[in-house]
Amino acid sequence: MSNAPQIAEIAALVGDPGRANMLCALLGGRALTATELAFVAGVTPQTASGHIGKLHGARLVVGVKQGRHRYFRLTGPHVAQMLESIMNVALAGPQRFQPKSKVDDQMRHARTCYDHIAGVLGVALAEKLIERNFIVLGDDAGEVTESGAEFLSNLGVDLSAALAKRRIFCRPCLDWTERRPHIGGAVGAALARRCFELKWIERVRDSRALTVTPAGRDGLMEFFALSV
Amino acid sequence: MSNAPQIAEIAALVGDPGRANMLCALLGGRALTATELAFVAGVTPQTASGHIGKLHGARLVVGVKQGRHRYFRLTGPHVAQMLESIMNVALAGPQRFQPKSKVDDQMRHARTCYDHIAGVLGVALAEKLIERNFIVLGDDAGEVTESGAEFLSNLGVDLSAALAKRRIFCRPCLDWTERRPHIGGAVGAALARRCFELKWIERVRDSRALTVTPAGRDGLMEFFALSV
DNA sequence: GGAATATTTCGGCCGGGAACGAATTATTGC
DNA sequence: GCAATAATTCGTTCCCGGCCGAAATATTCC
Repeated sequence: MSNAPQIAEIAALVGDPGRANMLCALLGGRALTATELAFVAGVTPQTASGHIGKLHGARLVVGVKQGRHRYFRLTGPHVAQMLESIMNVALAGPQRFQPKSKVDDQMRHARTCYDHIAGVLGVALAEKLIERNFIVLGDDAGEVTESGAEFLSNLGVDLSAALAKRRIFCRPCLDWTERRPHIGGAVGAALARRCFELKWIERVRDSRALTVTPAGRDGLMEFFALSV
Repeated sequence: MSNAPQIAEIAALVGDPGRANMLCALLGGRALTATELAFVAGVTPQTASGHIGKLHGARLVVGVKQGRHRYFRLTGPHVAQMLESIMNVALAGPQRFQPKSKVDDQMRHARTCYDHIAGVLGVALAEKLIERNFIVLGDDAGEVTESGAEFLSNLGVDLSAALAKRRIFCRPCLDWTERRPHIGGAVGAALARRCFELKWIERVRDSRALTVTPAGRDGLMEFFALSV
């Protein structure tokens, strides 16, 4: 028995460079059109359409039709987590040469990782929270402490969804540029949502990268003693 | 930028049915020889050798040479977790027909999942532990309570490794037969190890399946009020 | 030492699937 | 209605990679 065939089927879908590019782009958290996905995959729209059809058929992505556009996004957190875990394995593998570029620097500094913040900023936030004993992180999981819950509450972070589970857990998400964990899971998502609300961070057009606004600069300094 | 190419490379390795079978077999936790892997993949030894070479090159598996055999096992928990997460996505996808068989029933009942216990037994253990408030499980993570730590300690489970991290976290691992979580992570591994030590469970030859011994039947009833 | 077994390397066959061009169908804006 | 854009379908080409047969190498057993 074993469900190996099913695993192989999903993995094969992710195993094509074009489709992998699409999925990674969608890992930014925003919904993208078929044409945009074709662009990131570096293929013609026809080819992209075929790829999207397969991803859609396996429920890796879902699409909503809006006029003559069709917007696609990852089906859910489980897909994002799968991509993360594959990334972790890739990071653990033999080192490979990685050329740098300007866009990279922007991405390296701050970006979205599905629904939370990654990059130098994400890692720094995590370390500040750990330093002040607001969050405890293990290998597999993390927990928000009582004082941490209070701190986040003061910041206006809505933990009600996470609280519904009686305990507030968060998931460490290994950062592929920093190679150190940052805050993911429900807590990471809530924190990121609040940062967007406060207009501390903004998305960069056509990218997963984030910019810190002047207000964000002040806020991060005030609440996290973080200078950017 | 993006690390999509690296993700695609790893995913493509898992995306071949033969290699996926090998990895799933290794998910049983035991080291297997190249010939055994060839058998589970349903290919000739030459072909298997090629597959193994690729898996080894990407550090998905590591091999130790013992005489004229070479034993392979998964490189680490991160590989097991990647396979799990792919499995989760496959489970979330469109339902597919799954033929039953006798071996399946055995597997369905109890089996190893890398380093912990899965199947009906694994899920039942998890539910008993949760019921008595020994463990709290969220979507992303779980935690051992104080009373739970005491209970496990009385059972002789060695939590020192998990304790070294100040908090005892465990990871819920979605069971692909039961579709309900069971106890994974460091805690699940320690619990499984203890069950083997106590000879409550034994591996079935050439399979991931487990059998519950008479001693196990008694022990599970006494400690977990579980009748098998 | 010689037979048996485990594993790997090489070479050639073959199929699946990724790619694009051309054409078709929807939707928007004027 | 008509042009422009978005998206899909069909048909064809072509290459990558899985597969096995044959043979080489290594190790154990007798």
